[in-house]
Amino acid sequence: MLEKMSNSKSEILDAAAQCFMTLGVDVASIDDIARRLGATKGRIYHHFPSKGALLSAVRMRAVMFTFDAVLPVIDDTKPPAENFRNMAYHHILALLTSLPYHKVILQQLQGFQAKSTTEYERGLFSETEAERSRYQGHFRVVLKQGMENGDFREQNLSIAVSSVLILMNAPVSWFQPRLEDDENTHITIANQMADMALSALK
Amino acid sequence: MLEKMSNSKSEILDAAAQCFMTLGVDVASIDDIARRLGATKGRIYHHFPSKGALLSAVRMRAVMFTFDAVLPVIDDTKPPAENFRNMAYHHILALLTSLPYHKVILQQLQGFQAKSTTEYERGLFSETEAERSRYQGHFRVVLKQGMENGDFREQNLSIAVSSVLILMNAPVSWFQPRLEDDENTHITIANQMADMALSALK
DNA sequence: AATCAAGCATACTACTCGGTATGTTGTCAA
DNA sequence: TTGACAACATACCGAGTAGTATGCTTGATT
Repeated sequence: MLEKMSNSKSEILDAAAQCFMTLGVDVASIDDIARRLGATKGRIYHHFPSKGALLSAVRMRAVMFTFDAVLPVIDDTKPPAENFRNMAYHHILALLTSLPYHKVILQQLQGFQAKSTTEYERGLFSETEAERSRYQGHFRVVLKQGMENGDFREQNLSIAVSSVLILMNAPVSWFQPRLEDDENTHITIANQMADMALSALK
Repeated sequence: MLEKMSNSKSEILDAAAQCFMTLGVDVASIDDIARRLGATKGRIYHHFPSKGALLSAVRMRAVMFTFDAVLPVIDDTKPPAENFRNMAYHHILALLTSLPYHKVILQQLQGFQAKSTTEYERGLFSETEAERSRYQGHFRVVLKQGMENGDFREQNLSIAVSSVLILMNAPVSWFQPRLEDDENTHITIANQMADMALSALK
């Protein structure tokens, strides 16, 4: 799951996520990312074959962050409502601690397959989409169980899964890290948003 | 509210919204938009001074669509929960009938103030942001009333407003128009999402 | 009929950016 | 000591794009 990666490569990903977040994926140039690193393009192209590949690496890492945070707390023996609330809480906590990465993912709803991307890059892109889909699958299962046992209101499952995930990702849009950014801030937000997501399903 | 506009100019906005939606705001070029119109850049630059101004016009129109749909149904004499449910329902209906425009707005969370935009364009941009903020204000009022009278659960107001609006905008991310796209499809979705938004607050 | 401007099209420029080809430096094994 | 390779930096190219300057056509006005 966690692919081993050189320290330098990891630094590049962080810088890329920051630039993609602040400038936008398309506007941020490779030179911008290099400048933030105090380096030049050479360093980046030594580790990544193209801008699209770099972007896909950032996206993949974003998915992994939430995956690693949520997978361990899934417990199908618990009632669906309680299980979901746990998953949502840890999902949101993970968001807040790796914000730039998730901002990158949520920038591109689906509009990057367009215009002069190579076959190789489209492959990378659909790999991240597949991981994202696998991740959503875990929530889908819990929602289904919850609707069947009565924890959750009956409604269109696909719509409910997509929408509640968007709701849980909402902090990515409005949260901005402050200096007084202690652990409690994150916990408070995660609790409020988890409550909101839970009650949205009831 | 509804600014009068030549037919040609309105066509340009539609084409721009489509291109911005499918290709992304930054990737879509003026030539792309012109090509979709069966025209050339000349036509576009005759009506809009720059790409940024065109984009702002699209954004402004998106806000107006929801504004015109929701303002008439606001009724503060009703209980907040019922009032909100009406507002949400008409908001979502408006979304679905002018989808490309709203996809454009939700693409740029806030990342466009960056990199070589003129002062004039930043002015246009913040005007649309101001309208957007005014629009949110109406929802803020209702949520506040609802929390005070007990219709809604007590929680951080700003977070609740932002998050519930993101939830209501969720269809923009996953809805794709079909051929069998009758009025009922929209109504069904609007009802489900309005229910979801309402219960998210309770 | 002559004028004129609105509403475009055409041709061109300046510039940015992704990508590549090549040079440079440190490190480490043989 | 010397190759050899990793890890970059430097210099450059070509494609695409926002914006401009100018030309053309058509309908309305005088």
